[in-house]
Amino acid sequence: MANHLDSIFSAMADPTRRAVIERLLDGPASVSDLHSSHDMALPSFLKHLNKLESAGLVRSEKTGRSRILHIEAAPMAAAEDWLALQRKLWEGRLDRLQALAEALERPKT
Amino acid sequence: MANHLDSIFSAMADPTRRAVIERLLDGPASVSDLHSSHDMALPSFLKHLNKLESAGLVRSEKTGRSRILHIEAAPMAAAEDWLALQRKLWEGRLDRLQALAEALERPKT
DNA sequence: GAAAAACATAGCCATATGGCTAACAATTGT
DNA sequence: ACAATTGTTAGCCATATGGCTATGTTTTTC
Repeated sequence: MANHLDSIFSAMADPTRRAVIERLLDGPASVSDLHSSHDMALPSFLKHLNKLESAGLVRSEKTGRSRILHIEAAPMAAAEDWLALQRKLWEGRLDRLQALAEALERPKT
Repeated sequence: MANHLDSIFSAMADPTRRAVIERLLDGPASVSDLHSSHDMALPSFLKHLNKLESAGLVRSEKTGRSRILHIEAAPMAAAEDWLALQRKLWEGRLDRLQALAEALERPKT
């Protein structure tokens, strides 16, 4: 639930990690499942998974010798919320600018 | 308009840069205006502004001896769109899971 | 119980990032 | 003309990032 936007945005700033996110939206998967579609050594890939997990975007549990990852929706929502808020403010500013423009066009009373 | 999510998310992964974005939503500002509210040497701060600009989140033009920056809304929208799409897929998955659960509860026909 | 499977850890490497100081423009104000 | 303002560039430093190989560890499976 945390709101550390730094690590959330940072985690999403990499195509490998975004691909993992997209894949996990379809349902949980093991490390090797996820790894199979990426041309990269496993330890390198593991670093990406760890970064996703420490950003809270993903959780995992070890069952037997394999680790199953699943997505955690809340942190992405936090990022989306921040962006949506900025857009709202931006649109509000455009509205004010337009109001100002109209006021300037109106003849003096 | 470009869709390079890497640099967009990466640019937003820093609190200094997010603060600049928030400030610029209120209207254009010069480098020193923006810098005044950050306890950081000017060259360090400039690096942040450059990163924002090369991610396309901000544009600037030099007028006289000062540079005026203004925000560029489109790239943030691209990031928001990606997040919104993921959320949509996630919610779609939840719907399918619920449908499945209901199907399992229903007695056999 | 030995081998295979599925991670995990250690450690190396090159480049990127985020901070700094010092020195260099280029405008503008006196 | 000179000084002050406002950026800009160069270069240093420490740490982070993203890749690798080699080696461990823990379950399965045969």
